[in-house]
Amino acid sequence: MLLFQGQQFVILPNSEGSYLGYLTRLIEKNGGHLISSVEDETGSGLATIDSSTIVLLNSSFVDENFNLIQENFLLRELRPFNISLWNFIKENNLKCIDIKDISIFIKNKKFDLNLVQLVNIEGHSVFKLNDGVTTVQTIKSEGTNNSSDEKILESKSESESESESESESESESESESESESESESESESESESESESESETDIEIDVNRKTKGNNDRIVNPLAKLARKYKVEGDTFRARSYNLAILSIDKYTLPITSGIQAQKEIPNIGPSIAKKIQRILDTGTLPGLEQASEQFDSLQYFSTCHGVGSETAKRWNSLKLDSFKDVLEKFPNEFAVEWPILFGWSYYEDWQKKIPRSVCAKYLQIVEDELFLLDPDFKVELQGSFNRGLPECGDLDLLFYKPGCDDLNVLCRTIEEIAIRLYKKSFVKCFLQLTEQIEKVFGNQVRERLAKIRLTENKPKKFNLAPRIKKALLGVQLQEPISIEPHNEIVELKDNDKFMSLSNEDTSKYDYCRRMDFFICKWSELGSSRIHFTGSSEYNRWMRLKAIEKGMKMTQHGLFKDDRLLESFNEKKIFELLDIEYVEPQLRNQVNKRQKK
DNA sequence: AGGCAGTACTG
DNA sequence: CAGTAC
DNA sequence: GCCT
Repeated sequence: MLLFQGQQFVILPNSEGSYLGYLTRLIEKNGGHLISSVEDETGSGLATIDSSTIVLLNSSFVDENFNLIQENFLLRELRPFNISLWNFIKENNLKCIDIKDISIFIKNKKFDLNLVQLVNIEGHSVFKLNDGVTTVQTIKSEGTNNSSDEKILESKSESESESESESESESESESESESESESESESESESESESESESETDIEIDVNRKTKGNNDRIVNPLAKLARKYKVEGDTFRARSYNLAILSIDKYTLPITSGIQAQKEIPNIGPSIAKKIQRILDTGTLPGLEQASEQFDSLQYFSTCHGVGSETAKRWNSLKLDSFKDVLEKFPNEFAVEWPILFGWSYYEDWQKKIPRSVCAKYLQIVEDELFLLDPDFKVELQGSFNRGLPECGDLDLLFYKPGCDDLNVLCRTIEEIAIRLYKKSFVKCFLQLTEQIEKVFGNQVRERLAKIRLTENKPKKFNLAPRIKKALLGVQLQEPISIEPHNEIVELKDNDKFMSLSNEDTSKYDYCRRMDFFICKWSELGSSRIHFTGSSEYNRWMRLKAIEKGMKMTQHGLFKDDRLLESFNEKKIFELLDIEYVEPQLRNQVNKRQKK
């Protein structure tokens, strides 16, 4: 007998999305039957629904007290023909549960509604269709969460009036990063030296640059497009633009026509060539100037750690325009994904570049602590620092112990180091919880939840990872900043500032920084160093080489047919791939593809 | 037309 | 599995 | 988006 045999479900507002799709399959695999709702425009959902059908509500619409929230938004996501479905559910008082509770049944191998809490949808309105426009009539207001409904409506108008504070963060700056590197002394003289680089996943070099050459007129609009596609989640297209930009930068001659560019420069195809010609003719691209309202919104949200393109798009499509707005309408977004709260709190600090000269101080602190714990352990800076960039987006630390391949030892060590440094107020936050971390840091998380009033009557237990192979942290030096980074950042909107923990007293503290602890087995030191040194573009290029040779390369080693070829010796890996070994400083730039 | 780097964690 | 991050 |  299957778990859900004979039981009928309906998912609201829809079953789109990955997790829901996953749960859907899970339910069906276990014998449950799902009524198609939005997928089915014929309204057959209504025809087959009955009073024993169980309603699975998307978690976004359920608060911590198991009350339905944001019914008006639920409604917005339901297509018109499903309004009657919803009304049927309410009129017949169908049992509603939070869809994520499905996993509870699965875990317990038992389908028993007593295991979960039913969601209360009482006290909400009934909807009518008027000329295709949906209206909401509040029938009664009692019960625990009705006040929040009203608040929502108020806050909505309030937030709509809110202006977009920042527009387009056009950071004109220049990038020259490779070749020379060691200069810790900023080359202030020439404009600036911001390098956006790799904190952004697939932007290999900064896209906000202004090249010295006369080709920057072309590059800037293309970079804008790259960012646009990136926040929209079209990573491959965004990457194409970035690769094209890199290639243009390498091209020393002036570009005089789109045709010429396509013919002479790799990574430029018909589409970009056409755009280049357009830029040459008119100085800009159509649709770049105006259509940026959506871009601003997507960028605003996805600049926050933990918010990606999909979440940003969802929030944007719900007409939310600040985190506070999201909070008031969908508090669960933050309760479930609490790390976002810290992304929000350090929104501005975490965008600020770390001057190269300061990085060593951060390393020293960790090193000292590590020595006390286990003098045999090693830690080294990887990432953009290792590649010699004058400014780093974050600090990547690789821990290992000569001769030690024991993952448990390695995991426990970084966990312990991070905890000790938390007690010393160097580590300000964790973005992941284990049992031990929760002991020292749990209250801090609860404080943040309380700050947004999500803890009121809820103890809240967190998911704890059994162990961590990497620690994602926020850290802060207790000393004044020595050098102010000059990269532009997206500012937090006034509405959202109440959550900010970003540094306001630069005479006392440095900014809060993102620091990552990684571990590697001693036997995998070489491949790990390659991996964590990056850049990500360089890794991709290298791994492509491996593919071409019928091999596979990861941070754990170079493989052929699942057999390990090499993982310890860095140079050996280059050799096996038939790539000339280059120092990290030269891995900022992709060894370009061949000319066409 | 299909690939585009590969791994880890979470809901 | 999809989303996010590394 | 571009490349093969």
